[in-house]
This record gives sequence, C-alpha cells and structure tokens, in this order.
Amino acid sequence: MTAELEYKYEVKVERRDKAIRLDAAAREALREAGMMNNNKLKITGVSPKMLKTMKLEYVECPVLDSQVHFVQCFVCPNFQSRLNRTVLCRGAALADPKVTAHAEPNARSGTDAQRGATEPPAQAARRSGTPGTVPADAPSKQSPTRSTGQDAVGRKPASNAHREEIGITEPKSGDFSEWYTQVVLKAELADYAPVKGMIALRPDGYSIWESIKTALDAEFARVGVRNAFLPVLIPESLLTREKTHFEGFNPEVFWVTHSGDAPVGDRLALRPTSETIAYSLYSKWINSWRDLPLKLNFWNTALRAEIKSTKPFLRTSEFLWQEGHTVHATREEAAAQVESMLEIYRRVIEEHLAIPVESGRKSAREQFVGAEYTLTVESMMPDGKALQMGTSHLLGQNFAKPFSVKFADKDNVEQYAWQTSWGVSWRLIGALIMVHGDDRGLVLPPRVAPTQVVIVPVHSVRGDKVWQAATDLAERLRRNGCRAHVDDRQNVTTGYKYGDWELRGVPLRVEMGPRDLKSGAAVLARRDTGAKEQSGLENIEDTIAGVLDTIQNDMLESARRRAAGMTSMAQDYESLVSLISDGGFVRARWCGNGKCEETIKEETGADIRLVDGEGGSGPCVVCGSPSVHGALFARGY
RNA sequence: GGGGACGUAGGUUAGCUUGGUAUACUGCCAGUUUCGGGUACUGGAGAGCAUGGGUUCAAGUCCCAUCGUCCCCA
Repeated sequence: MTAELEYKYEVKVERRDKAIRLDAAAREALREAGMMNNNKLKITGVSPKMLKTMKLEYVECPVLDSQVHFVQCFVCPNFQSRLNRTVLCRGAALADPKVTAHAEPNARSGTDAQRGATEPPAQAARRSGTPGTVPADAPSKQSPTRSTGQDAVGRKPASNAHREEIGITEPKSGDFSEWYTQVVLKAELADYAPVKGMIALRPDGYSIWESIKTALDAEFARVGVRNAFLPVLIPESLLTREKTHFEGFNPEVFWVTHSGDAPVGDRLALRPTSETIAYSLYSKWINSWRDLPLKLNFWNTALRAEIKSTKPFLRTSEFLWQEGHTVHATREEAAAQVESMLEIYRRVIEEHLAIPVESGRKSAREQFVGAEYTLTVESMMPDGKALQMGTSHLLGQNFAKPFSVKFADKDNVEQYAWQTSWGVSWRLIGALIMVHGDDRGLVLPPRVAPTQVVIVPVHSVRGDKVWQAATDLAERLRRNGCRAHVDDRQNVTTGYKYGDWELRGVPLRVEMGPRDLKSGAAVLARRDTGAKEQSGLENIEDTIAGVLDTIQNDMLESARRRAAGMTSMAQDYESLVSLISDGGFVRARWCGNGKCEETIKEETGADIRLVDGEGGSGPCVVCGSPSVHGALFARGY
C-alpha cells in the first residue's frame, strides 16, 4: 500500500453540508491513488486541529494539473474524533480536470487509520528520495506533453535567465536608465542602502572615487589649497543667516530635532553644503590681509533630501564630494581663483576620466544661490542629456557680509573679503559609467580603474607553471606601478572570468596559457575595443604601460567624437526646438533675458547649460533682439 | 505635482484567483571534475513569506491599516 500512495491527487475539504460526498469518478480516482479504501477516505489539506474541531462536510477532489506537487493527506477515521495526520503522497500530479465528487457520509475510522498514523508511508518515501512511481494509467498521455512543455517553457528560459542574471541584460541603446542601474549594481560599484535615495559605495566604486580624489588633491596642492574638515551639523541660526542661500536649500534640508528623546534647542541641519558653517569660522580665523588668501578644501558628504527620482551617483540624498572655499582680498584675485578651479576640473575630468567637457558660465537662473556668478563644466551623456560635472562660484561679498568675513588691509582699514566656492561630486562616477560603458558593462579608463590589468591563467591550477608565470608577471607589473591582479579562482571557468572582468570594466586583460608560455608570449585583450593581440613576455611591462596609455587616449578621443556628434547649432527658434528634441547640446544665440530662457525651458524642457559667448553675435533665437551671448542648450540631469 | 511596479532564502523567483506552515534556479559550503569565451556531477546549509491588526480550527494566500523601496512622466 505504501508504494501506491505516493502520487497525485489532492483532496480539498470544505465546509458545506453535513456530509462527505464523493461521486463515482472521485471515488475511482481516490481509489487509484490509494487514498480510498472501501469507505475509508484519506483526505488532504486538513489540519488535525481542524478535524478535531469542525465537522467535515464536503470533499472535493480536483486532480492536480501539471506540476510536481507535494500533497498532504490525512487519515480520517472519524471526522468527529481525534485524527492523526500523516503524509501520504508525493509525486507528479497528473491527468484530468477536476473531478468533483460526492460520496458516502461518515467515513469511519479503522485500523488503517491508526497504522497510517504511526507509519506515514510518504515520509518514508521522501526520505529515501524516490520520487514515487507514476501509476501507469494516469500519466502516459500527458507526460510527454508536459515534459516537453516544461523543457521549452520552464527549463530553457531558466538557464537563459541565469545567463542574463550574471551579465547586463539591457543594451545601452535600449532602456538607458535600466542599463545604467544594472551596471552600477552588477559591476559592484554601489548598492542601494535601506534608506530611500541613499547608496552604499562598494570597494570598486570607492576606489574610483579615491582616484578622482588623488588627482584633484594634486591639483589643489599646486594652487595652494589645503584640506581640512568641518562638522556635519549646522545650527539653524547659521544656516538661515544668508537669506537667498537658505531659501534655495530649505526644502532639501534634513533636520536633526532630537538628541535621544530630548528635543534639541536650535534645530540642527545636516549640511546641505558648508558655506555657512565655514564662513562663520573663517570670520574668526581671518583678521588681517596677512591671513589671506585662505584656501581650504573639504572632502566630505553633503545631504539633501531627494524625494523624487533618485538615481545612484546622479541624484542621491547623500553624496560624496569636495567643496573648496577660498577667501581673497580682492575681487580680481577671487575671480581668478574661480577660473583656475574650473580649469582644474576640466583637466582632471578629461585627462583622468576621459570625458570631454564644455565650460562656460551659468545663466542667472541656473547659478548657485548666493553666488555672484557660477562657472560650470558640462558633459553630454549618451542619452542626449547634459550632466553638470562641476561648478565654481564667485560668491563676491554675499556671504562675507552676513558672516563678517572681514580683514584689516595694509592701511589698517577693515574690508569685507571676497570669496569663492567650488565642488565636484561622485556624479562624476555616474558620468564615467554612462559615457564609457557598453552592452557588456562598465568600461573604465586606466587611470581611474581599480584594477588596471587582470591576468587570467588558462588551463592552470594554483601552483603550476602557468600560475607561476601569471603571478610573476603580476609582480613585475606592480613593480612598474600598475594595478594588476591575477584571477586564479579555481571554481570558475576561464570564460566566466573573461565575462566577469569585462562587466567590471577592467581596461586590459592578459590571458596566459600553456600555449602562450611555450611561445614566450601572452595575449592582451583591450576592454574598450575588444581587440586581442599577442605580446612577447620580454619587456611586457612596458608594452602594457603603453597599451594602457593608448586606451586612456583612445577613450577620450572616441568620447570626443561621440560628443561632437551630439552637438548642433540652431540659427532660429524652430530648429532649436527640433534639435533639442533629438537630444544633445544645441548651440544658439541668446539675448541674456531670463524670459527667453524661460520660454525655451517651458516649450522644450531644455535649459541653458552654459553661456560661453562663442558663435558670434546675432539675433536671439527667441526674441530676435541683438545678442552676444552664445549659449549651449540641452535637457539635463 | 502625477502615474506605475513591488516587498517570500544572499540574488532572481513560484505559490495568492480556488486558505491547509513554501517552489525552483542561481549564489554559498564540502568533494570530485573541468578550464583558450559564462563546466559537469554528488552531497549539504540557507526563508516562515515587509510590519501591525482582523476573519478562520487554520493566512504567504482573504480583509484593513501602516511602513518601505524602485521606476516613469511633468
């Protein structure tokens, strides 16, 4: 009996009438399944407690459809008395549509029931791991259909799905936003944190940030900027001191209102930016012209509530950045500082991140709240939207006055100081991903790549000749100042490794196998172009250094070409509108009037990314009045 | 401001219509095997189903509420 019990029928019990009824078909089915013996019925889906406490009234016996199913049955000697629960069945459910049935009331308890209780057959079956013999009658017809069905519909897609799961499933040219998110997550640059709009930076992501930081620090040092640190909490009174500035940030400020359970007196803001706290301190630190210029930079995070549309690196409620704050004796000197910081940004972004930028001034509408003017570097993303890469502000004396940043000049006359602030954030990482990434994932320029070269030993186990050669090569490369890594994982295949490192954007892969060793060579595979070439092992450090340089340059060049292809020129308003809808930068003349800017914003969604005066003079594209402002329009992030 | 999707093992996910303590893949661990473009086999560990209520003998499944996340359009 045991053997016959492991199969396919599920019997559901409902409360309806007072009787248990099964029709002939159901009885037959149950009998086949061994669930019914004479008038003794085994019922599924009933808890012991249920059987104890309720009157069983109605039994349905739908035969399961096409799935392997675990069916539980209960031996029901007497529905009113105590019943023991036993597991009887396991196996493929088969066959026909529902058989709803009615049968004799009062199935009564019997010795079977007791036996079943003590020795549940199917548990035994389960333990032994036998899937249960399929009864000959039921399955033969359905079985082929079902199995092919499963193979076609279930199995194959499952394995495909797995493939896709590892790599990037969305082409860059498809749903760009989806592609971007996948690259961020799967290349393990960052992950979503439990709080909305916040992300965690993983080692590779942080490493890129460190590269940016290192590059900028070197440039900052060159122009006499030193690093320092400021607290994250800013008292409300300070934050509100410069009205315009505060109003610009107010909606985005996170407030700390309690310490423990006790309310704090003055609310404390989590810094949305540090101007206010910095300058309140600067006023203490600066007394005379001899204290100037004061040039400090702060590497920290800023917090701004992004309630809507957050995106890793591009719009996050907390972001890593640097903010520089300098103080000067004259406006000219401050203005020069603003220029030179912008130039530093341009150079670092192009030389290290290999992203071409446009630079210019923000319109009054777009500039930093509290600034006299704002300079900006902007880049075009492959989806046709512009991204602000960095800004540099001339603050004039707008903050010096409310914060009393004053100094005694050489004539001992008290003067308000002239100030600047400037910053870039981890948005640059977002730009890096978007500009260079491809359908296989991340593509990193060598200068900022956490791993510049990955060496994959082929046909190799740890400790053998090939492995030794790979390890030696890595050591040579490291000594040569190259970030190299040997992927000697034993549990994944070579092909997997290739795909894995491509996803992560490693610029150069070196393949070394027995064949290569024999010929004293290795294969170099470029991430950016996919090109493979053989290289002799002699002086391979130099070859690789050269290839990395080439990659770095090529990436900038190809990004330039793509950017150039996304910049167009509009002579009149109609062409401006149509060009904007195609995406990319559109250069046009603008009279400088905010109303014209507003019109374009409203009708096309594009704003003025920057004004650089290029393109000669002529009529404003909107109002036609004479203009000397050449401007770049685009939709933006 | 508007709209949509969703919360079940580390990840992806089945189950929800027709309530009966959960499916598979992947990843992970151990071992064998493989390795020149995502290897195969065997054996393991791993979730009580976002949270709180309610209905019920019984809730991942039904009802109510709350919280949270993601995406899209302005």
